[in-house]
Amino acid sequence: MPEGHSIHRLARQFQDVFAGQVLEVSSPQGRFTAGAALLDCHELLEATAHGKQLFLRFDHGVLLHVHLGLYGAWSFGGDESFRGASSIGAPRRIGERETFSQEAEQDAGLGAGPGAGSPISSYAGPPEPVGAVRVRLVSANGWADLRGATTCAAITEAEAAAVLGLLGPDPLHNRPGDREEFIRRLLRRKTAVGLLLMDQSVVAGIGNIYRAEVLFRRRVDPWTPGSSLNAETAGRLWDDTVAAMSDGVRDGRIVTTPSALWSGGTAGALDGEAHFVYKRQGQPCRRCGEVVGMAEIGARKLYWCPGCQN
DNA sequence: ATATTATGCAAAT
DNA sequence: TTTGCCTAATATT
Repeated sequence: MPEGHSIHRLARQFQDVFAGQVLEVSSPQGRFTAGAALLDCHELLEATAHGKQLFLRFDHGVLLHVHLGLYGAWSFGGDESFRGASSIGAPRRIGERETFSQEAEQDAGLGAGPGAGSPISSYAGPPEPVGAVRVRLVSANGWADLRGATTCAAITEAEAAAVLGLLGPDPLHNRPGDREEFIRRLLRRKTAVGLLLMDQSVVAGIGNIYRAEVLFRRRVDPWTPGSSLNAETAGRLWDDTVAAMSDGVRDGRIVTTPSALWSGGTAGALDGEAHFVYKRQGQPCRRCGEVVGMAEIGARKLYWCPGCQN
């Protein structure tokens, strides 16, 4: 269940362990057989992320486009060199499903695994697929399995450009002009800012946790219409989103309660102290003591502090 | 052990 | 507006 920070970590992981290598691509589950055939035996040039979209670009102009949706997940495994190159390391991170197989080390060096004899694999090979593996990538040193994704497609550069064209700026890129573009897209809509932050065409990568936490940190009432915000407030929302999500990329989990923002706590180190308002409805606000509220808005649960955010 | 829930989105209705 | 995705952490029995 990833927000943008997880996808950027995954892009970095694919870049680190697979870029520059020819990959075997298959669909053990069978639902992506045709797409896998289009990508099989080609070199991965680069892996990139924009918001929650992941793109793996291959050497013949075809891309693998993946969106994990609510419960999609990648898992990885491989030999020692593969592990050494991985930026997603064991033990697995709390709150994310970027799992790194503990079995991989055992598989390596056993000699006669299921994948032995494959033209590319030089290690014992990936394990038998467990569950519904939509797509499996295999290099000489490791493998990656995708399960449960909403989107998994082999697309052209033009189709990838079309996907990107529907998205707002990504705080994790924070490119020149992105901040101003975010402000423009926020202020021209009458929709509640709590909904706009979840709108991927306004800003790409924010999910339900960052939505709630960033609005709390900036003391913005989620029901304020975008058009009622001033540019300064909107700009500071962008800046804090950049900061919070960058922390998420670094930590591999969402912790929005650093000690600098919360003198009474332990910097989110303890379970249950990682957030200010997310899933804390009915409990006292960590900042003002008011009871944290929750409401369903746009089919998702919105959490906020009525005392701080008005 | 079993049930519920969810960091999301698109397709179907 | 509802369903599918078919995972995996958390809650409940």
